[in-house]
Amino acid sequence: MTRPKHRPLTLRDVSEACGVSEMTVSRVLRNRGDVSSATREKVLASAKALGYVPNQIAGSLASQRVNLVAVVIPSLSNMVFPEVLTGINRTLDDTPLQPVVGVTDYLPEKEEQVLYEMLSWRPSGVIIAGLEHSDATRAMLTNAGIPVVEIMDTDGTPVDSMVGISHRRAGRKMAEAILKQGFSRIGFMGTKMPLDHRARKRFEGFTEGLTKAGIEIEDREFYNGGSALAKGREMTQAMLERSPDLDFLYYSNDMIGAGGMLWLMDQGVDIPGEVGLAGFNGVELLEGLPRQLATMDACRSEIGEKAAQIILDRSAALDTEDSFEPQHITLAPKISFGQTLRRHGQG
Amino acid sequence: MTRPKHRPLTLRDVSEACGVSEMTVSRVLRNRGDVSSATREKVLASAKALGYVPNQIAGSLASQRVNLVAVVIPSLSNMVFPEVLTGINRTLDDTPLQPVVGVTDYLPEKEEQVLYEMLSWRPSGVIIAGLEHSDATRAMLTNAGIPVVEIMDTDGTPVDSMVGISHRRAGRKMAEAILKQGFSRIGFMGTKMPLDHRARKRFEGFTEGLTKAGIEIEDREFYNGGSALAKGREMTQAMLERSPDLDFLYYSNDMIGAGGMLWLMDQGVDIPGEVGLAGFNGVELLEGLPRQLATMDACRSEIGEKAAQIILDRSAALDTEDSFEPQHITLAPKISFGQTLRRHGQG
DNA sequence: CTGAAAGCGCTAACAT
DNA sequence: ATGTTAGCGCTTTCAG
Repeated sequence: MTRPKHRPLTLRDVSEACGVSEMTVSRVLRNRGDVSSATREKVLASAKALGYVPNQIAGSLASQRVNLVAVVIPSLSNMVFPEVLTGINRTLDDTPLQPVVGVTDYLPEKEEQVLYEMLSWRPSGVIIAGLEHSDATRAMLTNAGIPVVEIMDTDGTPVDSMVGISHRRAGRKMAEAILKQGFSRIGFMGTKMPLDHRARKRFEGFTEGLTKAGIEIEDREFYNGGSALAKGREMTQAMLERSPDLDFLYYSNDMIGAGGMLWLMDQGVDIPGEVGLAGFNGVELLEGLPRQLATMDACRSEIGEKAAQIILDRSAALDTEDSFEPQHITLAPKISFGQTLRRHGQG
Repeated sequence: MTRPKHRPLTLRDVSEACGVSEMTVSRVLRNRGDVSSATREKVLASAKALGYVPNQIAGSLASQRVNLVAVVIPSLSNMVFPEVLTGINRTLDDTPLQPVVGVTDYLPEKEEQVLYEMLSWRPSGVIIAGLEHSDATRAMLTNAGIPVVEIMDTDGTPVDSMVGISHRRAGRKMAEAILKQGFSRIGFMGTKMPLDHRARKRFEGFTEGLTKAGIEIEDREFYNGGSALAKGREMTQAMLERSPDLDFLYYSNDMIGAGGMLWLMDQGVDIPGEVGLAGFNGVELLEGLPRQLATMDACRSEIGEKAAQIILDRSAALDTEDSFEPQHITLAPKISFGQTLRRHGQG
């Protein structure tokens, strides 16, 4: 018994089933134009009975509009990006627009490929992580003729709009806060960052902030892959054995920071008396740790929401022929002191 | 200075630019059919120079084939699903197929909507989480006439193919392992699960496993939302204050388990001497905890890979008119004992 | 190896 | 309020 080769239903099938022209059926299904409620009912009934699902491929080709938004991100393994996606989803949820996600694995060539494939669907907009792209990628973004929002980072020049935080400033602010608390022998741990520009900028801002106060990082270590929590442990142990004088550890993300904190607590180290700690991201995870790690919120879901909103506004503007200026939104992440950064009471 | 209204380039533009028929340009761009390498070069050069990006909407309509795979999952906030996506991505990466993700927030009505929208793009296949769907959803899946793989769970009857683990069996196996270690006063903590069928089935399998040994859960608590790690802490505290006699705590996911473990360690409770612990999922995070939490791997990325592979094989089979039987793959998750379940040496 | 014609399933624009 | 006509940009099919 072979399954019958299912030719998908077409408007014509519905049209014939209810004796109404294809055009009217189309109008009913899209809630466009005036249709008598009598025929509307008839059409809806037939469509449902048959189990008709419209063909957007044909629809989009005919109408020259595609309700897709391309979203290009480096990874799904780092919770930061799913959170941005959640923000995008939330904003787009009650609109006709639908996000389509592509993942680049932090590789510029892959970013190029992924973007090319997404653009071939002629989406209504692009949301793409970061400001650093290959020339080809930038050219595609420019020439696509659709709204483009570069997200997460604002240290640089976008093709069109951007929404994010300044990672350089984030690093600098953290340096300032640490110094203000009287810490001075500082170690840094983070990912190897040849291609993670945001981590790199945070690091640069951080060292810059220290330098202004005449201070230099005393020790640093970079990792690659593996369980971040475990890496945080290992690196912290290694670093403190190597540089026992350190009085502060700055981690480029909360996960390794949490790992470090757990190790230090195992060792009975007084935090922040002996060693202060700070991470980056403001991940929800931290709330359950034995001690609140100081961190800085990366505004992940807000970035997603704002970026999606820009695409929405732009699409609307394109429909009404309104002009629309590129938006450059820089969010200001706040330091959360937790219990690992503040040395002197409410300092 | 208004930006010129960018009409996207068409095949015709490339055709005119290089003096070759649209048809031949199309052939070159798709590597189909024989084209002299002379003209091939010419076409490729013009296409690149112009920055032409093919229009898949038109292409798919004409060819009646769409290189999209619909992936429908409940959430992005639970790392389980991004990990499944990563598995799918990995398998599909060097194929023409591309995943498109829809999120249902565990709501059956939303699942219906999302699936409807995805099917309207006439994808080559559907990968959808779970076996429980509304009648309408099931009808759409059946009538779509494309390969469907239901993933994560195998306790039930799929529409077509399925890849996953038996959560009922997972719960039962964990119950057996716990009893075998001599624990007998057992508490359970998990999410409120009206719509999380997999969590529910694990719980059912667990109680069933205990019942067979004449044992009942002594206490239980369910939570909703919030930081899982923090919830694990709170619930564990509350439960042990309420039921101080418990000698084992089974958590429906690793995050709350980790929270519970951290709280117990704060209290100086001997693990597993006084209280044994186990979670579920095998999340990477656990590797960095002060003590390895016992858990069970949910085979997340393997499920993604296998599911994608089924879609691939099926698409190939459809092309060659081969027949293809539905696949039902049940993976067997293994218990990882860690350091919180084994009471007696290598017991 | 290359080109010309037809049409994929729908919708914009114009009838009526 | 409803129907008709003509494509959208590409690929299939068939001719050279």
